[in-house]
Amino acid sequence: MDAKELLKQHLAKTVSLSDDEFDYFFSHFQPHAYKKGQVIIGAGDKVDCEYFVLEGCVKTFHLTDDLKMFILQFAMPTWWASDYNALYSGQRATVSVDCITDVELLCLTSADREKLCREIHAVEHFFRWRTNKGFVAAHKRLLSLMSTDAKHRYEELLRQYPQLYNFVPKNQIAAYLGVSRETLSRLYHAR
Amino acid sequence: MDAKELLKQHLAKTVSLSDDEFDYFFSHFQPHAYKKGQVIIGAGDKVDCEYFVLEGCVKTFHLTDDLKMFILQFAMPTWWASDYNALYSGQRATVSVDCITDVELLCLTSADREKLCREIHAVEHFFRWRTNKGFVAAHKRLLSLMSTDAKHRYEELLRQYPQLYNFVPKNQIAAYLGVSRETLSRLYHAR
DNA sequence: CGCTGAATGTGACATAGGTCACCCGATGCG
DNA sequence: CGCATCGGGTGACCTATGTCACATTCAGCG
Repeated sequence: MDAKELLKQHLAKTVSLSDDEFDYFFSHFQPHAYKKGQVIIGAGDKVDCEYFVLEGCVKTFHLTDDLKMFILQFAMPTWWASDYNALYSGQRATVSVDCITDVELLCLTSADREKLCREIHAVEHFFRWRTNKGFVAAHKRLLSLMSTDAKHRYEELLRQYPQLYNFVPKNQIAAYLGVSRETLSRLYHAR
Repeated sequence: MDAKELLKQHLAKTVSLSDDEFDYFFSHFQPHAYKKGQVIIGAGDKVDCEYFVLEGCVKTFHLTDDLKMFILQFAMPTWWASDYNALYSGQRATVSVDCITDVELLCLTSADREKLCREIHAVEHFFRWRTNKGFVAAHKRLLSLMSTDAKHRYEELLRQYPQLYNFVPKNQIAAYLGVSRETLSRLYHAR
């Protein structure tokens, strides 16, 4: 499926746009391709885009001062990624985005997003619901982090994204679960 | 300040509505008063409202099967609270809301929220931004939970909400930080 | 081929935090 | 008044997980 069709079907799950409206909407997106390992947003960058993943997988993560990595999200096709704090507040990035595999994505500037939201009510509706879902998902993850142990979270992750295990290095899975690489290794070798 | 003025000023931080529009918007809210300890949303309830806090403090929390409590949010005046997962998905509540103090709030049904969002573009814009902020805050908290220890999170909380310490029982502060009551006690008595 | 550097497994040990048991003091209520 | 209840503090001990050190495997590459 090409980029345009993928985005169109993604929108159609939440709102219905006329073909003209969608064409106009789509015209604001810039396609980009990245290689595995490339950095899309690095710590300290000015952030003015968000990204819609077409192909491959990116991760959004934070590096602490002592260089420990914590992963907020793995973004697969039809997922969105950016440092939303930086994007909305204008501050410099504290959350980075890079490529776990070769990646194709569409880039939308924040200015264009706001323009489209102003011009097309249905677009604003779409972005409201997208963020709603993210908000609910983040709260679920907060509860999961607080209330269950690493093993449980690990099984949860496997259930939700079995594919991840094929291509995401284990140290990154660990950084998503909030445990050390060693602990993760012990978990799924049934200690 | 009365309810209407408080909500009006809250909206005005994000969007500008005409007086007529705001009056119409406001007419969909139901005022309610609750006593300290009262339950607004209980586990298993059908959820069709969200709440705008005018006075007092509510908490949103989850109880695990073995009755451990984990607090997602303390909502003070001008904050919103509900079980957003249940509200958006139509499922039964897994997140409860109850009153830490006597509380006054405004209640908005999900049906009315969606109606208002359809009818007034600026209202949809407002709710998009409200959720944006919540989404970013949730991600910050995720990182804080994953990357820092209980003492650090405790100090963070104190900095952000010094008032909380005056009236929220310590076991609930602990349930917010994701540690046991005993550990919290040891933390701020410098162990 | 053999070298190098990821990614991964695993043992030994350290430690944050949980759990349990018990205490105290304030508050409310029959 | 006397008792129960609740919030809170603290000691003893337990456990999950982090940390460090080292071994192994495998892919890419000169």
